[in-house]
Amino acid sequence: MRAMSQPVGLPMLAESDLVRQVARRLTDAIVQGRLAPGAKVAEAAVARELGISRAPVREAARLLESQGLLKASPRRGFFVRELSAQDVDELYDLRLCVERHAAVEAARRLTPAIRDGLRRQLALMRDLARHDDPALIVEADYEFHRLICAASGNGRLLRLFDGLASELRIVIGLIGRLYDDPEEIAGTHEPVLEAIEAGHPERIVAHVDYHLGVARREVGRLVRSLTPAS
Amino acid sequence: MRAMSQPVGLPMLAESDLVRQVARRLTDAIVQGRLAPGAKVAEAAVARELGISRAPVREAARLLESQGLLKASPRRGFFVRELSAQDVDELYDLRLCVERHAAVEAARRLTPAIRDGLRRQLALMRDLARHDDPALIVEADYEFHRLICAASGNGRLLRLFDGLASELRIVIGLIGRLYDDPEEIAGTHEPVLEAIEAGHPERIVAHVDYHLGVARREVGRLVRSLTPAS
DNA sequence: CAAGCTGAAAGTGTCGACAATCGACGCCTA
DNA sequence: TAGGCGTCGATTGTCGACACTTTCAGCTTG
Repeated sequence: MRAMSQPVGLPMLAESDLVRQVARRLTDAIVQGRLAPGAKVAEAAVARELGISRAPVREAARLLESQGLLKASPRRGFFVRELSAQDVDELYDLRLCVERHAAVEAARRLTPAIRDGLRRQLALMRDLARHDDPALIVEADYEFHRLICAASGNGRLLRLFDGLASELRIVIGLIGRLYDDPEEIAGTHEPVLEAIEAGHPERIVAHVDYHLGVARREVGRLVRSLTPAS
Repeated sequence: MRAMSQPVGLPMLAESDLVRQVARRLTDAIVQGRLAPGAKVAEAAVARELGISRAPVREAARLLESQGLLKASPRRGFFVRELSAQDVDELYDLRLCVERHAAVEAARRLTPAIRDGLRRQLALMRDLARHDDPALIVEADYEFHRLICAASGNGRLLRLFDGLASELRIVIGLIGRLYDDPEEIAGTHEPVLEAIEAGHPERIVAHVDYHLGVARREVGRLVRSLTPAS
C-alpha cells in the first residue's frame, strides 16, 4: 500500500496525468537547449515519440504557451519562443520588481530553517563554481533565487518567478553556460544573503539590484551574440 | 481595399478558434459573478450548452486555470477558484510591485496620446461615479490601471496585471460593487495621474501605494464579509 | 436511527478519426 | 528563365467513443 498523501505545500509532483508529464518533458527539452528557439513542436510527432495520443500533448503545449515557453500560431502549430533583447529587458524589469519585494519580505519572515537553506544553497553554488559545471551552476543559481521567493510566503510570487525564470532559460539553455566567471556571480549572491540576514531593506534592495544588473548584462550580451542583427 | 496589416504590437484578438471564445465566455461568467467561487465547471455541461465538443472546453478551462480563475482537481474536474483573505493579500502585494514600476515607467515614456488617454479614462470614471453604476465603475477603474501598465511599454507586465485583475474580479464580481463611495475612489486616482504627469518617481510611488492601500482594504473587507469564519 | 455498503449514473482522461486549412512542390505561361 | 498558379501532402481543429474513477442515492445492518 502506498503512503498517504502528505498535505505539504510542495508543488505536488504527482505527475499522475499525462499532461503534466508531457509538459515537464517539453520544458526540460527547451531549457536544456535540445529544442532551439523557433523550432516547431508538432503535436503528432511528440505524441508518436511518447507513444500517446495528441490530446495530452496539445494541452501540455497550451500550458507551456501560457508560461511563455511556446508560442501558438493558429492553424500552424506551436513553436519554441524566440527571445529578443527587448524580451530579456522586460523579463529582468519584472524580476527586479518581484525579487526586490521577495527579498525584503523574506528578511521580515526569516526563520532559522530558511536561513540555513539559503546558506546551504550559497555554499553549494560556491562549490559548483570551483568545479565549473556550467549547467549545474545555472540550476543552483536559479534555486537560490527561488528559495528567496519561496521565503516571501507569497505563493503567487513564487509561481510568477518560476515563469520568468523558465522564459529566461530558453536562451540560457542554448549555450548551457551563463557566466564567464562563475566565482564572480557567487560573489554577488553573497551580499544579498548577508543583507537579508541583517534585515536592512535598503541594503537588500541595493544588493538585489546590483546582482540582477550584472545578470541582466550577461544575458543581454548572450542574446545579442545570438542575434547579431535584429 | 483594406489597409495593409499594421505590425503594431497589439494583442491580435483574432478569436477565430473556439478555445478563445469559450475562455472568454467562462471568464465573463466568472467576473460577472454568474459562476460563484467553488462552483463546479463541468466540461460536458459547458460543451452541451455551447453546442460544441468537450475538447475546446477542456483547453479553455486549462487556460483559465493557468490564469488562476479555475482550479483543477484531478479526476474531479474544474472549479471556480475561491479566494481567501491571504489570496487577496498576495494579489495586492504583487499589484503594488507591478504597478509602482509601471507608473514610474509610464511617466518616463509619457507621450501626449497616452496622457490624453489616461485623462479621458479618469474623466469617464468621475462621470460614472456620479451616475453610480457599480459594475461600470469597476470596469473603468480596471481600465485606468491597465492603461498605466500598457504605458509602461512592458508587454509581460501588462499580461501579468491582467491576470492579477482577473483573479481579483472573482470576488469583486460577486457583489458587483466595490466601493461604498465611488467619488472617493476617483479622488484617489487623480493624484496618481498628476504625479505621473509631473514625473516625480517618489510622488508616483507614494500615490500608487496610497491608492492601492485603500483598494486593498476595501477588497479585504469584502472578502471577510463573504467568509465570516475561515 | 445512524453508519457502512452497493449499485448505478455522471463525469473525466484518453484515444482514434475526419474535415478544414496551410505550406510546398511542381507545372504552366509569358 | 522567372514568376504566378494549381494541386498534393502534412498538420491542426474538432468531434464522438470508450474505460475508469468519483459521486450519490437507496438499501442493508448493527
